[in-house]
Amino acid sequence: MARRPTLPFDPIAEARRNWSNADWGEAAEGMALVTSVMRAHQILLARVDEALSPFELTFARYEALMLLVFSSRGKLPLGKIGERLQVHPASVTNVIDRLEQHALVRRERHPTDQRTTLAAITPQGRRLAKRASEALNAAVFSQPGVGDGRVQELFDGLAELRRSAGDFEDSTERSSTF
Amino acid sequence: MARRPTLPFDPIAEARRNWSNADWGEAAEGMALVTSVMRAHQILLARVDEALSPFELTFARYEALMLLVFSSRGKLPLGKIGERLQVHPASVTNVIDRLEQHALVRRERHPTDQRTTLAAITPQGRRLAKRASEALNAAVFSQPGVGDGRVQELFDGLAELRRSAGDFEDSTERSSTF
DNA sequence: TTACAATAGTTTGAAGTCAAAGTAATATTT
DNA sequence: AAATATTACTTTGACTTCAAACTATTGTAA
Repeated sequence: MARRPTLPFDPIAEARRNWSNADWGEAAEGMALVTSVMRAHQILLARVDEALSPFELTFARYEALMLLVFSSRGKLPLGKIGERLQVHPASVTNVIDRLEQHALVRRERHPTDQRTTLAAITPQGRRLAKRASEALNAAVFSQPGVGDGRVQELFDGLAELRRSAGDFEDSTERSSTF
Repeated sequence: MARRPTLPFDPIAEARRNWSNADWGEAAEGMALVTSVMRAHQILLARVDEALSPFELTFARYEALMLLVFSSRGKLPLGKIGERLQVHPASVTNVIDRLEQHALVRRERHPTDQRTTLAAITPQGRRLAKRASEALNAAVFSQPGVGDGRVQELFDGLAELRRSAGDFEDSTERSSTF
């Protein structure tokens, strides 16, 4: 992520003012929120990828690995991976290709359905996932960039956004992303 | 964005439980927040790109255009665009290439510094930026997916995250992203 | 004045995203 | 049983991101 001089003002708050001055005041708050999420994503992705780079992993690959770590048998159909990570089938193909190239995952035939490809984590993949998780916990997850009080508040707010997008139906909690 | 059946539970809340059960409890909240931001970004980017697609724009191109709309002379050095949008110089080159291909922007020489390329918005670019903004206001910014009360709360929380990442120094507000 | 450092942007390569189209296999309908 | 629809994944192409290296220009130090 490109580094730059720290600005003395909040650029998104000022953009919100520009929006209001352009007679789009009603949408200004929403614009500022959307832009904030985009920027927060950029910041966190850069931090996560930096923490993962010693393991030659990216966040996309790491997420796929962790899905397999937490799966009961250490293997899942590619379609299920795409469903859980909410990415396009072509993206799953791409990520599993690369994990396979690094011997962290192996593709297997489905026992009864030849349309279906299973991704199975390897012992090496499991070990790397564990070490990468510990690095991520230390470098990012234990200090996500907001105070303790804010973490739950932000999570709840973003959960509302995810629910309204149809990610899930209720706050009763069962199975998992990973 | 791939559509999928709505889950009856919150996948990220469940991942947080997995994290706690794996003895990474201290980092579980941060992990859930980071993953929430990633997913919120995905949702919002898909909605924004869908609203922009009739104009043959993407969010990256749209942001660059709006930066020029709000600039005082309708033109900026590419380095300044990268600084404000907080993207890599190569990304700016790429986005300006495409805006140029669509005749929405023109590259110009700097009057006194031959290292510097200026991006100047065209009349056609201005018109499209306005129409695209109106479409975005209607489709996304006026209904970002959380209730009115939550918008400011989320904005404030994400501002804390951006500040801690060095985006800006204080909450006194001056100039702008765009 | 010259040599060196820094800046601005471009090019190349890698990574991951999605849309569309294609291939192969399975499920359903007739 | 055969035809048709659907599913699962892959391939291709477009888009955007960043890292590293490169080229050209300007600024600074000696």
